Amino acid sequence: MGENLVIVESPAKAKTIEKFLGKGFTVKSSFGHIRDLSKKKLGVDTSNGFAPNYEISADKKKVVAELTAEANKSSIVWLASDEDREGEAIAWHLSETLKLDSSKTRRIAFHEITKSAILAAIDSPRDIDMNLVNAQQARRILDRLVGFELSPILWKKVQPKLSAGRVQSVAVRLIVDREREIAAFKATSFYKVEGSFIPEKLKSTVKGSVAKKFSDESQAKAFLESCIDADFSIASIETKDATRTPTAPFTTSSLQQEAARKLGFSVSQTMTIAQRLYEAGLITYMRTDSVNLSSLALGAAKEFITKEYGAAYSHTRNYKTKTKGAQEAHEAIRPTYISNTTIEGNAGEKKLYSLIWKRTIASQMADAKLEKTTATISAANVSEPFIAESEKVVFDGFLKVYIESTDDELDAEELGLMPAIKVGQKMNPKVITATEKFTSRPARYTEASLVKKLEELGIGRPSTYAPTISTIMKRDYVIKGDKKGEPRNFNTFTLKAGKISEEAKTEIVGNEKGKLFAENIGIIVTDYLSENFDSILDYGFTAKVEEDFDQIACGNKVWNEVIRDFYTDFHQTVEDKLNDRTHTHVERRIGVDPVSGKALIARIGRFGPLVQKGENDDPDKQFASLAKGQLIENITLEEALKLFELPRIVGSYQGQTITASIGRFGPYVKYGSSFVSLGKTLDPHSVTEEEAIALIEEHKLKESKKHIATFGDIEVLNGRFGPYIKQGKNNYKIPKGTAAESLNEESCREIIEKATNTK
DNA sequence: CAGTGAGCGAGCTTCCGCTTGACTT
Repeated sequence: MGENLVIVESPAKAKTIEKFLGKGFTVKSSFGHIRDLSKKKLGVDTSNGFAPNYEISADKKKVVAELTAEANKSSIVWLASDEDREGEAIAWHLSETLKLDSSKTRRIAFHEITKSAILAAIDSPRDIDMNLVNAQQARRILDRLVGFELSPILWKKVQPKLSAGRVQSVAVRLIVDREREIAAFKATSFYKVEGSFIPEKLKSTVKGSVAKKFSDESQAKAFLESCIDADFSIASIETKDATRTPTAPFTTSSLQQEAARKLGFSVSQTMTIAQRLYEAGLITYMRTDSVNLSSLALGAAKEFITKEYGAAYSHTRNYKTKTKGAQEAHEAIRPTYISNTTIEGNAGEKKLYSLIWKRTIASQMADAKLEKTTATISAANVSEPFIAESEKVVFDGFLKVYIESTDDELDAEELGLMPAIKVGQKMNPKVITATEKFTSRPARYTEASLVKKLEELGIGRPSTYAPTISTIMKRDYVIKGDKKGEPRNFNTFTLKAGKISEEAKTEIVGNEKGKLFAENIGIIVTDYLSENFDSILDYGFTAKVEEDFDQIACGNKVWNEVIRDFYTDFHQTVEDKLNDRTHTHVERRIGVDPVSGKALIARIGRFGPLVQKGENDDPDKQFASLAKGQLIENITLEEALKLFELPRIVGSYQGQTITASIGRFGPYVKYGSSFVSLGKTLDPHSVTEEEAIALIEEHKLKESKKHIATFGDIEVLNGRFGPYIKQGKNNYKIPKGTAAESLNEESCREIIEKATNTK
């Protein structure tokens, strides 16, 4: 006895704190929550005040046993989980599960992991805040009730194994709504006029553009005509000072966005790499919604910047978190040691660390000072002036280390420098063009821009952004993919040497990479839920219940009354829907096959979305699966008919017919019983016999290389993850350090035996 | 693993948020 036990949530944190506290203190980790509602059952007694039934999670039994043993050995147990709703609940669950005596239990919290912060926390312990715990229980129970009552309705009404929830269903809705905005979008065209001018007595050119958009061809042409023989000159020059301020240091969400834009990382990639950096002690905690930096970090940044760039570049700033529902249990994401400009690690780790380092340093640097010059070029009888702009960096400030990226693909062009021009100076037009432009349709979400949107709506938490995205993809509600751009014609008029010429040009528009597309089942589920549970699909639903949770947290509302108010109506609707005996049959009649005269109908079948040729009672009706990216709600007759062209006979190879089609794993060619994937470049509708044969032979060559050795029933093969051993249907890993070529029958059998025994 | 779409029925699926490993053919 006499020992102190401190329990935190993360093992990496435990290690650091143990060093600060030294002798007499043991620091252990709970690895997050240790108890939860039953995994399979509802776990909430809805007829008895919504009493929750908690169970120790299977993977936490060991942790709980260890913590109990430690607690029994200690005279004081310090519950040091995070100081937010979830953290408070973890502390309470610990005190309940470990059966801690209140006289030997202390609740403490610190926002930064520094020795002084921890010692200060130890000096001012408090009791567990039951209001905050109850707010968490309300959150947990509401999510359980919504998830476990809505999902079974979908199993019955739409398809088994589907899921619905407060967060995921709204995330899907965002994507479905956007998909429909895109489908409904009609681009309108206008003309933009730009000109290059040569100032009199100078050699350089000045580029200017007309602010007004001309709504049609005749207006644009009329304007160009007015420019013929016009005497242009500088009407005014204005110079303005401007400043640019650095953005706040990273939160989980902004890190995910910038890592996607600058490094091309997916949301989950960013989190995995950040986790490794955190565990290596290189950065602070990566799941946070706070932009706050510790005083220690502020001091270190100031010292580093002053030493490295000079005092003029230092500007200590404290950022305030604006995000709805932010709980601020941690610091912003920053390097643990500001002076570590680079780290050891793999390429991804180095890049992500560097990004975090730059953003943190920049946030503590001075504003950039700019000088913006705007020159107006006009002429008599020309109705609109040309505006030329330039920008000069007078003092780079934070721009020395970091420039934030934007999602806007059509980012403003780089502004050049303005030559020495004066008011009244004659400007000779070199060329003036009127280009037809189009309004741009809404952009599909990327993983990162979806996270940004969810954060703005206050939906989801830093720890759930990445898992939410993988859930909605796993359910086939949405798919991450690319879309090829399509050609679009546009007109240009060019005024040069006093003559106007017209030219029709083509551009490729709508090319998209790594975007989230709505899938058929996502659309159907969203429509069903919006129709029957509109309040939950409402973008403001989370914000509304969060207000209630806040009221519970400050003691103004009672948690199970809040739940009851919600549940009574909700559950009634659930009951009504379960009993209404309808099944959602979403189908769309696309049109009629001009050859057979049969109807084409798109719907969901047992194996996914399909097109059916012929009515349901037609004994000769045919089926074809929809390709990835084709939607029931907007597939065209032409596209649908094309689906029935497959499988298509391409030719023959070694006396066997080659056919081409699209299967579960994409387009393929087949000869005999062998399949070869067509990859992304070849189309099964158009692949030629020569292409197919070339592919087949290439594939055969690869297959022959796949085989390393055979020992009786054992094979050594080259696989996706390198060489492995195969016996019958089972695969076995080759131990590290063993070369696949060096294996013989005996060593293979040893490996197999070892693997079988350890299972 | 490259097609499929009868009908019945037992048994299963599912939420959000807090945390790491274990494991991959």
